[in-house]
Amino acid sequence: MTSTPRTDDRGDLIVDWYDRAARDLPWRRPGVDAWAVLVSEVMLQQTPVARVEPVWREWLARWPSPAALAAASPADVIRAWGKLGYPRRALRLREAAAVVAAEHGDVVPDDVAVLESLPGIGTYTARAVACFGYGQRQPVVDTNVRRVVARMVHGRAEAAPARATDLLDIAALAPADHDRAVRFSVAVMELGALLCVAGTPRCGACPVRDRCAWRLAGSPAYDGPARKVQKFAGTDRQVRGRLLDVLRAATAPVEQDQLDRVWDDAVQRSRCLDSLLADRLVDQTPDGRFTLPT
DNA sequence: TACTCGTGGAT
DNA sequence: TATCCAAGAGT
Repeated sequence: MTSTPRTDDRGDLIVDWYDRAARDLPWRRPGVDAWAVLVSEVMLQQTPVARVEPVWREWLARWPSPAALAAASPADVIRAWGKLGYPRRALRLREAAAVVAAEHGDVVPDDVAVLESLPGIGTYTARAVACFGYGQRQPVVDTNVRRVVARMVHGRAEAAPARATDLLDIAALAPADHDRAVRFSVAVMELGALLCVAGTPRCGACPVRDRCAWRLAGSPAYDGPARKVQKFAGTDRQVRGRLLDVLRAATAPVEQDQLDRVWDDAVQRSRCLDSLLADRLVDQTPDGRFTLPT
């Protein structure tokens, strides 16, 4: 006997869970404008919430509009970025702010395609700004969402690499109601961040634990190809970090030999300094010393 | 597509 | 102590 398929209400269960369990993060509070949301999203790219919070507050107090940030020097922006990591994000955010100030009347665009055209704003961040900053119904897919969908929908233990169909997967689960659909986008991320985590998921507290394809399949272990672990010790990233650390702390241009002390391998050291110069994270004075770009 | 790009807390 | 991994983007 066939029956009319009941619409999938897992989206509503996740939104209800979010309403009672979500963290009180400053960029989610009422009255936070799209610029503040944009800054938070760029800072949160690959960087944990706990480290972003204090820096985000400082940035918004210091540069409350795109034009304000665009007027700052790269050196000030790099220093204010502190130790969030991946400092190229700070330069791109400043560049994006300059485009917004010059071409969009200092108002953060609300169109996903326009947002995606800005430096440092990709598929995820563009939709996050449109959804969280402007209240649009938009599918928003980050690593948390891919993991939740992999388990809840596809019955797999781990997230697959990002693909275009991710947006369709998650859009299909969103509640019909507009306001709830908007909240759903952040709610799935929160579920992945708090319960459906990469390590040991807390399925006992999950609002869809009885409707999760992965659990229903017996929580099978990951059986895909071995994922390559990201090394850090000894990499160019570590060397670049050390070089930049010296320049962030310096109050005046530093000599070459001061940079030479941070790493023994001269070939690698030179390569990294060159790459920092190419990235415009470091500048050289006419007399051959090194500084953050002024 | 696969790789690169920081940092530091959690496990 | 070593490994994992965190609201991605650019090339």
